[in-house]
Formats: sequence, structure tokens, C-alpha cells
Amino acid sequence: MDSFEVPEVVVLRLPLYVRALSQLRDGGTDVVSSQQLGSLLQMTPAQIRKDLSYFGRFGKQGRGYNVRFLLRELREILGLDREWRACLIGVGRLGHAIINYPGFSPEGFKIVAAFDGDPKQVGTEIGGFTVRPMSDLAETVKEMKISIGIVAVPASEAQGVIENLIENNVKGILNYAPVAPQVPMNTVIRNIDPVLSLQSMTFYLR
Amino acid sequence: MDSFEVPEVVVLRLPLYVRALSQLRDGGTDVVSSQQLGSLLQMTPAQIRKDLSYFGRFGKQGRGYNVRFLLRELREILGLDREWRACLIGVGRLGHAIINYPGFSPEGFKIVAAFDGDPKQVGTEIGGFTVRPMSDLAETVKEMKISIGIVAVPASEAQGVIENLIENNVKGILNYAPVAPQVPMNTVIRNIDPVLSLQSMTFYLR
DNA sequence: TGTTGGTAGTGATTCCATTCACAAACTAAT
DNA sequence: ATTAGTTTGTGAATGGAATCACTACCAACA
Repeated sequence: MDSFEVPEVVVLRLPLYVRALSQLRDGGTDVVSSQQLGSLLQMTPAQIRKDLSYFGRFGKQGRGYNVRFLLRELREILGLDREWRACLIGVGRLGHAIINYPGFSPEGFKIVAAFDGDPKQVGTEIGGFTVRPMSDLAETVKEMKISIGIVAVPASEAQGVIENLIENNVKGILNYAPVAPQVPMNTVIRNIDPVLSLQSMTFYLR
Repeated sequence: MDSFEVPEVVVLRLPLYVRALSQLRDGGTDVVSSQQLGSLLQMTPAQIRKDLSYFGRFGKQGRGYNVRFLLRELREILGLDREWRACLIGVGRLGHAIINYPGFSPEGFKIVAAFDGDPKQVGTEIGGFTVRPMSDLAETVKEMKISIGIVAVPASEAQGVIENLIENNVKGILNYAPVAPQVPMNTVIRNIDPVLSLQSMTFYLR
């Protein structure tokens, strides 16, 4: 239950388990073994069992894990049993794609506001929102209880925007800009960077 | 130089070095120490030196690394000194965003064809390409020397599409579908999945 | 030319993650 | 009941990655 002493790699894997369990549930499976889950996710049963053991005892010997039960537990551990409100910064092409992406809200991540630093963009309609100026950030974050910032601005502006978010008490940042942002340790940042992925891929393709 | 015996984590970090070095070069820096590079990327100097040492000796004691030289070497190691041709599968909203994303081609990744399984999409124009039917995949991949497939289809179709690509000798796959694809060991897959990123983030935000 | 301050490269060490292997516990069938 | 067959949970063992710590080296300058 305590965030510390749980290795970060384990936390990074929990969402994989959540997704696999959701699929199993939708497919009508009631019980699953670490063996089956492992072959589904291409990992060893031992690793799955050890990962889960950091948080409690969820299975039954000789049987496996109850899918719905384990799913509920993991969602609670990850904090997915509530809604998370996010704001989008940057409504260019990428920002448009993000705001229209239908994958967030079914998982409880709701974009509730959009910002842009460009005065030309401010006031325009996008995905049902009126684009706000950056000067409204502080107030909006507080009023709308926004805890996650999604950054989709050009690389040159990303660090500034991220600092702005942090100053306004946004502790979680999903960054799409191709930079390596500097953030204090108490903020959680995740970078989405397809170019980096491709660049490490080519090493093995030569 | 040999792919084996180089830890994968190291390969995953090389693109970070490439990006940082590019920025330094553009900023007019000629020489950089592992110390400086480390503070730029939030990692220890020792790790950077050890990573680089897998591939050769690029620095000068007492001085540091020549930025342009190290950059050129790393780009060559990663295979970034040539152009990589990719095809896009799936021209929905996400596919549109990907094909219009301006970040790929400056880094040498060129999307040269677009496919879709939906007959209604086939033949339409998108980002300068005429959308092709999946039945053209084999021929197009061979003719256009495509080595990377970018998958932007719904989750339910992703595994099939990926298998199709692999059968046609596409060894590198950038997957945007929210699934855990099963691929043979000789293919390189990278998953882009913002929802997973958010789901691991919330653990620390609760 | 000798000295000082700084940095790369790297074996040795430490730390952390993964895997192993087994006892305990459950199911089902006889 | 008993037994055969599973599967979990977990301490122990292994494997691998990050860090340490030191040597060799370079530049600058007195």
C-alpha cells in the first residue's frame, strides 16, 4: 500500500495487468493463473506473483486469481477507482489529436480544459472546449481540481509550460514534447516520444 | 558494435544522448563533459561514461567529448545515418495525426505509404498519399523497401495487422494500439500507450 | 618544465530486479 | 478419506545494472 519500497518497475507493470484482466473479464473468464496471465503478457509467472505480492495476497493456491476481484484491487491500488481531471496545454495538430482521442475517458481520465500560449488560438473552439489563455491556468487548475497536465507544445516551450504547471500544484505531467524535462522529485512525469522509440529500434534493424 | 552483449537499457538511452547532443551543437557548444551531459539529462556522469564505453572511446581525459564527433558516432551506431522508410496502417483520427506529425522526417523516418482495412477509406487522399488496401501490403512493402510498420488500428485488429506486417518481413513495429502484442523475438516492437503511462502515474498521485 | 585541476575509461563493488524452488493450500476425483 | 494434480506466496539464489573509486591522461599556466 505504501508507495515507497515498491519498486517503480513493478508499478509500471501494474497497468498491464489491469488491461489484461479487463480483457479476460470481458471475455467471460472468471479465474486466471499466473501462468495464463504470463503467456498473455509474455512474462514469467513468477514475476507476476512477485509483483502482486508487494501489495497483498490475492490468489488461491491450486486455483489462481479471481479476475474481477484482482482487477478491482489493482485498480484501487493504482488509484483508478476515481476520476482524474486533466488539462491540455497546446492545441496544435497534436493537441487536437489528443483532445479527440477516445481512449482516455473510458479509463477515467477526463480532459476538462484546454490552454494555448498563442493569442490567435485563445477563444477558439476545440473538442467542445473554448481555448483559454495561459494566464488563466492558476485559476482554472484550482477551480476545476485539475491534477494532471498534458503538454503538447513545441519543444522550445515545453520546459516553461511544465514549470508553470508545477508552480500551480499540478503534480502529474504527461509530456508529448520531444525534450527531457527537468522536474522536482515530487512530480511524476511520463514522456510520450515516438521518435525516441524509433531511434532505439533502428539499432536492432541495421 | 555488436548488438548482443550491449544491454537493451543502454540502447534505449542512446537516443537521449543523441537528442541532447543535437541541442548542444545547435546551441554552439563544442565540447561537453559527462558531468554536464548528466545534469542535462538528470543522470549520473558515471552512467553516461559506462554506456558510451560499450561502443568505444569517444572522449578526451581532462576535456570531455567533442559534441559533433560523439553525435556523429552515436547516430551511426544507432543506424540513424540513413533514411528509414515506414508505412502507416490505419488512417483514422490517430493515423491522421501520425501522418501529419512533422517530427519524424527531420530525424530520417519517412512514411511512404498508408493502408487501411476499411474499404471506405481505401482510395481516399491523406497527407499526400492515396490510402491502399491491405491486400497491397506485400507488394508495396517489397517495392518501396519499407522496414518499419506504424500501427494505428483499433485494438481488436492490432494483433492481426502486426502478424501481417511480420509475414511481409517488416521487422520493426511502432504500435499505437492499446494491446500487448505477441511478436517473435527477431522483430522489434515499441508501444506508444499514453493510457498506460497515466495509469502508472496515478499510483504516485493518490 | 613542473604543477594543478579536471575528466575519461574501467575493474570492483554495491544495489536492485528477476528467477528459482519449495512448502502450504486448494480442487477434484476416486 | 485419501490421493493426485495445481497453483500461490515467498525466502534464497542468481543475474544484471548502476555506482564507486581509482588510474591514466590532458590542458593550462606559473
